[in-house]
Amino acid sequence: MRKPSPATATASASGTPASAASSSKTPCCTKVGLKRGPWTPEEDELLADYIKREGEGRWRTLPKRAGLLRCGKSCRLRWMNYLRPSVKRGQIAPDEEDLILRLHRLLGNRWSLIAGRIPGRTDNEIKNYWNTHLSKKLISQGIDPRTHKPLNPNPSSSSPQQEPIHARPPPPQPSAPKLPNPNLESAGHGDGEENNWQNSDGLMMGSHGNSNDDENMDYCTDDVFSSFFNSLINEDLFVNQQQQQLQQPHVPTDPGSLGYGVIWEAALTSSATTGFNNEDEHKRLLDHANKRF
DNA sequence: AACTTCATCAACCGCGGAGCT
DNA sequence: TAGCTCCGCGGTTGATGAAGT
Repeated sequence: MRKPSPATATASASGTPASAASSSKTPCCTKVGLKRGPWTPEEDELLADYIKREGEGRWRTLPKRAGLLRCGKSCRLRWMNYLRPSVKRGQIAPDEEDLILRLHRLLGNRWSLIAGRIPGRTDNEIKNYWNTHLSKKLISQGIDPRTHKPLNPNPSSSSPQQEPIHARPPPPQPSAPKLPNPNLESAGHGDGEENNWQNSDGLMMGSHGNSNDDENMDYCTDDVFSSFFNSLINEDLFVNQQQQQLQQPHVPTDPGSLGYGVIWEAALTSSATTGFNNEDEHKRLLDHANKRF
């Protein structure tokens, strides 16, 4: 908002020497002669026109085909975060902020997942908003923005059960499984929002085209999963679950060892509202959740 | 007015997963 | 199966303007 459109000259081009580092993984970005830094209106027009004509995808070769001196990554980023027609610009509304907070409490720094549930918002935007606004806001409220737990828990309660059970551990957590990324709405197929339905919470649900990924999930449909997900978003239920978890004696003491499986497991274990009452059902739903996230 | 510090956010970087050969 | 390429993600950087001194 502050910078309506970065149409300024390329200038210093963020001059990190890293760009010169040899990396066979991203050769397109190391080629000399490619432009970097802020996009000009002319470049924006070239990119937008091309994608309107030819569609998204094939990012690596897109710049050449579109007549741009950019790497594919840069083009993709510009399109996804700025040029896409569905991108909503402007202030994050209070209800969006509330949704981000709740989703982050559930998902951690899974920005693309969070963005996929908030129409018109990009992962980059949400990530920035979190880092500049929400994390500070939580800290000012005495809440750890990573765990959503009080920063200074009552020292008298020495119980390790106060440790977060649902929050994602900090990035370098080798034991936290990197869950498959379904990339449901945020990328890959344009404006996915059109195919989603929106519940009363403003949450984008459903519309995962690849619903045949688990034959064993016949009975556990996306609707069921969405309901389950919704139930997790629900504030009251979540608080309930936390309270129940705190009473469970077997809660691991090392939050760093917690993966999302534990999160879902804990939610499932404590959630009587989902209607899954035996272990098999729990396991199946958990598998489904892990596939989704 | 000049300078410094802070806040914001677009863009870059490196990594890992998926798909293909 | 191994190697390669492409894509997408999350973390980080740096340019810019605002606010403070």
